[in-house]
Amino acid sequence: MTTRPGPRERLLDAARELTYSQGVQVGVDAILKRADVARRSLYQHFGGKDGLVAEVLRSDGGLDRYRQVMNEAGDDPRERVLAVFDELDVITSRPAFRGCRYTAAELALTDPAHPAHAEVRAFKEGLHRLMAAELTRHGHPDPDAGADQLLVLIDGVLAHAVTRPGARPALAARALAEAVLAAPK
Amino acid sequence: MTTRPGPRERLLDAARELTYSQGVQVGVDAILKRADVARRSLYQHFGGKDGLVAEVLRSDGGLDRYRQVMNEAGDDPRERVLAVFDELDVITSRPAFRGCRYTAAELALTDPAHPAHAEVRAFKEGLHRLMAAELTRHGHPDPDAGADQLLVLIDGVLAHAVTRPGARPALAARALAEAVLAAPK
DNA sequence: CGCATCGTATACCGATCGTTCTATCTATTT
DNA sequence: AAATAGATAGAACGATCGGTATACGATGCG
Repeated sequence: MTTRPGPRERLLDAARELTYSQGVQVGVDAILKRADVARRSLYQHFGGKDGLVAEVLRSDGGLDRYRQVMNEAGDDPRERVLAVFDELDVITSRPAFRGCRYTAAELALTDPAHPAHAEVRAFKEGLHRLMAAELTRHGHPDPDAGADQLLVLIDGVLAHAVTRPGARPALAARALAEAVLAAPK
Repeated sequence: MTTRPGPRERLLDAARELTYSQGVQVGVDAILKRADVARRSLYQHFGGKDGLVAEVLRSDGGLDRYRQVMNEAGDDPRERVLAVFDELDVITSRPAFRGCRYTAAELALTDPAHPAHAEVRAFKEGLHRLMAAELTRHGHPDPDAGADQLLVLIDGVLAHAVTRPGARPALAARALAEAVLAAPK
């Protein structure tokens, strides 16, 4: 018999689900109800809603998922990068898809002092490093600029898929990713 | 001496500014105060906040701005398309830049029944037609797919610029737009 | 045992949300 | 001049917001 996770984990899980499906503007009451946790525990563990939201982003493990997709694609940097876009096509085709959690948070949170902004930035920079590393191994002449292009493609797919579900933007982006990979060595 | 615009125009202007700088979650009170308009006028003209937000998107004239940028670039489809990305570099470099108004609205409004969603979709499809028309004139083998790629690039630039201001994503995307235009004829 | 810690449950706070209402004023129209 | 429509000002509505306070139960450790 498995023991129930503690309030902290339950809060993180509930907040992760609800802030994605309902946006970061979900009420704390909804999160508390979903987590089946006392109101006080939220403020005890995270100091408030802002802290909880930031921790959701920090502990989301988005970078690990990118790493895993690439690792399953083998060793060739080219295949590893293209695998990301194949996976994006799967993700954006799911009915529950609601866009990139980080971009959505960045746009929804007006206050520049919100702790979530730092997590968004950290994620995007980590992703940039991830892609630049692949391009370096691939022999790309300017891995930094190439990674910028890949990030634009990724963000574009995730943003565009929200508004035009039938467009399969990941497939369109995949062809452009091949252009990035085809840069003269 | 110029006469002051009516309450309807003042409401639209105020809502346009505030929903962009503060997000669609701005309070009605803030909009009313900025527009210097009676509370009742809002519900008289737009039926409620949802109607006002939807009308802001509908009357925003975003497509006209794209058209204008392309017209100023001359007749050559290639120059016209690339001019869009040059303009995006300018827009995303402005301090007041806060992302794409339509994408932000789409992500922030959870309720699928919100009237704003239809306006977002109409805008994106209009933009798609705009780009496909240029590619057709340019002799692109698959204008529809090419337009998909351009839209991914545009959405990617607008989304990415919010999180990594120094990255100049429009320049990265411009190079990829050239790849779209270089498709075999 | 005795005590502290953690979690729960619930009541409550002031503030703000979108919306409806009444009342008054002004401009145009008949 | 009278009537009508549109706009203004402001109170008030119930609901919900994030956050705090109080009281009680369970658990762990000395």
